[in-house]
Amino acid sequence: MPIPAPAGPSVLAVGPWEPGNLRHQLLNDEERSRIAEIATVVRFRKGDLIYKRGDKTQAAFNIISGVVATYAPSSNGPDHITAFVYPGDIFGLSGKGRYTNSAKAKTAVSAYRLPIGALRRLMAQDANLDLAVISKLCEALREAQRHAFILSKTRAASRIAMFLEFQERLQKERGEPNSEIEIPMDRSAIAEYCGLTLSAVSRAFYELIKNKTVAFRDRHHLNIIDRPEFERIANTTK
Amino acid sequence: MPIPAPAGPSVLAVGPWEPGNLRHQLLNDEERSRIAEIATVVRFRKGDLIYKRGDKTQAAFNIISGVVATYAPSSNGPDHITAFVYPGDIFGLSGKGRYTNSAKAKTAVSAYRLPIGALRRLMAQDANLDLAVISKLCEALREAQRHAFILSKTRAASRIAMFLEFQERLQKERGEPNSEIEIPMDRSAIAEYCGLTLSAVSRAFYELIKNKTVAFRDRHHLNIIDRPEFERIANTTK
DNA sequence: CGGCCGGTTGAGTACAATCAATTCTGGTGG
DNA sequence: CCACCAGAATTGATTGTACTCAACCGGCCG
Repeated sequence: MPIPAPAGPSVLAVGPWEPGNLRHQLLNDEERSRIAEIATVVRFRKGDLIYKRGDKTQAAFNIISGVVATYAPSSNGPDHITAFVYPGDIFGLSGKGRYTNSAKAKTAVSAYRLPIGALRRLMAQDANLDLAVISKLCEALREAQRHAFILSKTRAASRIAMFLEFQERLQKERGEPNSEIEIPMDRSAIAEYCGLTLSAVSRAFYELIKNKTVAFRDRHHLNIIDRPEFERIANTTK
Repeated sequence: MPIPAPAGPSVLAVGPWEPGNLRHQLLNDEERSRIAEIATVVRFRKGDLIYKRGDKTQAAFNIISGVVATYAPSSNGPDHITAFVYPGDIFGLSGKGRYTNSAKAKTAVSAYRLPIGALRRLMAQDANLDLAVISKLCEALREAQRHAFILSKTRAASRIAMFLEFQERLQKERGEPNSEIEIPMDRSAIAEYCGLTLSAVSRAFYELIKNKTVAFRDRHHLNIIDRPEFERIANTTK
């Protein structure tokens, strides 16, 4: 159980100012219950489109379980995954009036649905919510910069290794002590996030397996066998 | 004159909630003058290191004129440019106690230097400053995502075209009606930002010039000649 | 003049994209 | 329980493009 039984909406972050490696709850119990009053629980199946870029913004979402991907439109070709969103995260807040991204469930997802009107009224009353928003924005910013960093690598194996490092760190922040890395999304989602083709992702994984750097238990679970080599690949210049 | 004569620190953003294409001042006159009281004006020469990752955080900066680049450390190889910072932007706020990025002047730069202690005291008093911070964070987030998008392209010419589009939009937001795009930084900075080698940048520019898509007046000024072709290249899938 | 810095050009190599099979997997219905 | 199916993932062969390393150019400054 990554997240304890939800006692209402849960906003987690490592916090931009306090150091430390664990995410903590940014809202106090009263705030959580007040938000809970305006929230409803919704469920999505794997693959469901939660909202589309350009749709009228009606609600933000706070994930209880599952993984969501946000997409930026490539004005021409297929969309591009900008972020994976996990339990304790918020999505759907960007922009005014219209969503600026699309969001799609990558696994089965349950989430709190927060109508923005009510949410804004709450925020106006509670200065602490500002801090929560700032914290989440800082976190999102760090992630976007890390994403850009992943994409700056040319070798596919480096991008994949960095991506795995990133997933591992997220798990640690969630407080899962497991040495095994879980990869909830499928290969094509990894490909979109890492700016690679499906084939390239597959070959990159094969490369890591071949030289005994990582070992898969199944398609969604792996262990790092040779940590130094793994780091070396992740940190390869270019 | 991109920015009117500074009457004190100036924080500009397009705003995450209000639509519109022009950046506006996020602080009122009283706030600006209060911040001005704690600020000193500093100048840097092109190439100066303003602060280094890991240094103790002593001050944030608000650019008056010039361009600064922020760098993320590539644990191994050379650093990587995460963002270009322009007049009206703030940098140096990230992290607590220590800078998480390095910052280097890409042109001659003048800036307000804001000691963080005094700045934090001001922020505690003024709720509107929170909003300013949130606005800037949203803007930084959008830029980081755009950056990731640029890096997701494989063709060098696409990356460069997107980068130029981005520079053009920044100019429009600053209210410069000029059809000519100005590129204040040098080729190697573009290379670092776009995740390319210097050679690849050079060849990509040559490609755009060769088929009459853009034309340079000099190394730092260009016009887009064939807009449809330019967009086509920028939006090339992959 | 000579050196340096920013930038361009050239030849060869490495690596990912592409397109096209082929295999693996998980789920469904008989 | 098994046969089947569709989607996910791997593999193969070829091509394109960016990297590497290196030589070269042009302006600027001492």
